[in-house]
Amino acid sequence: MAERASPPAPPPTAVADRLHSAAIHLLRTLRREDQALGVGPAKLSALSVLVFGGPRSIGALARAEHVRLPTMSRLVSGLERDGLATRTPDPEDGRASRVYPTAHGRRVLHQGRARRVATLARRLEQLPEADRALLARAADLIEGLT
Amino acid sequence: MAERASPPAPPPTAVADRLHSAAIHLLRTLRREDQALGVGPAKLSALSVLVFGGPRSIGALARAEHVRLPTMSRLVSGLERDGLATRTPDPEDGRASRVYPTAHGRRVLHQGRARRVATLARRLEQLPEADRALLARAADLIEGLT
DNA sequence: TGGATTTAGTTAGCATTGCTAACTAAATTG
DNA sequence: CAATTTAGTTAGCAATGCTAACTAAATCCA
Repeated sequence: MAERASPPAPPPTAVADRLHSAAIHLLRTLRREDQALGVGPAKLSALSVLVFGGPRSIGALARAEHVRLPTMSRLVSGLERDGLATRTPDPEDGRASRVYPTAHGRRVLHQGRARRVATLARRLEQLPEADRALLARAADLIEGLT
Repeated sequence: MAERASPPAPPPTAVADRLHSAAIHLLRTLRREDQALGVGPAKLSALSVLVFGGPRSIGALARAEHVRLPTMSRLVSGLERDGLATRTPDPEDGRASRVYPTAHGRRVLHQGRARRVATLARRLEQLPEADRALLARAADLIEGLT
């Protein structure tokens, strides 16, 4: 005990609705930063998987990003066109290819990540530390949900 | 005091990055539910403002949703085409129009909201109440940030 | 072994939803 | 009353989702 009584349990539906709204508005805000970078969130996110999670096939990338194969195929084509990643045939499987980030891709990702997140981070800095910790935990919970 | 020590402060950039990812993945999941409804998240969100916040001009709607006027103009056209809202000239201002949800629009919104949120709510139900409360608070914090 | 099925990826085409640029028309300002 | 501002539209572009239909390689099984 010694804890203050927990706030009353919000009904799951209400929480779901508020989370949904919050996510929409957050992403719309962050999209503007992405835009300045000229890469776009979907490609950036895929690139991020490649850089932090290592090279992999297009299908694996599609699964990681929860999009369909044709969507990822096109995203990778875009990354290639932009010089951010390369596609090489998989030596083990003639159908598959492996996608690698280029040095330029790594560089852009780190820059872009910083920029994308800068606005948000700046605002997070103004929150009390406890709130920031709460949001960090919330992010994990949300990832766990999906 | 009596509180456990707070978890170490996560650096704002890391929190921002995790929030960003979580939001992307959450919305991608929820989009599938929207899709079954046949309305699309942007239109649904605008409709929601009309239903819960009351009728208003297209400009006001655009500001509420943080999109540009042409975008909202097109969304409202779509809502009208779908029979979910109507546009009437503003009696006070010949340039402006007022957008009202239709009865059908209200009905669809409530159904859609339920469906959209159902998957998420179902998962939220399985969380301990404290986590759910945390997410509710997180949603508010996020809205406050943007 | 060899035909049938599955799996990886691509291409084509569509819908949604962002944007800017350029326009019309009404309201406001000086 | 002319100039400017404001509300909204239209046109056109870009990114990113999707399904359908295809090719080609791998696997399965009889």
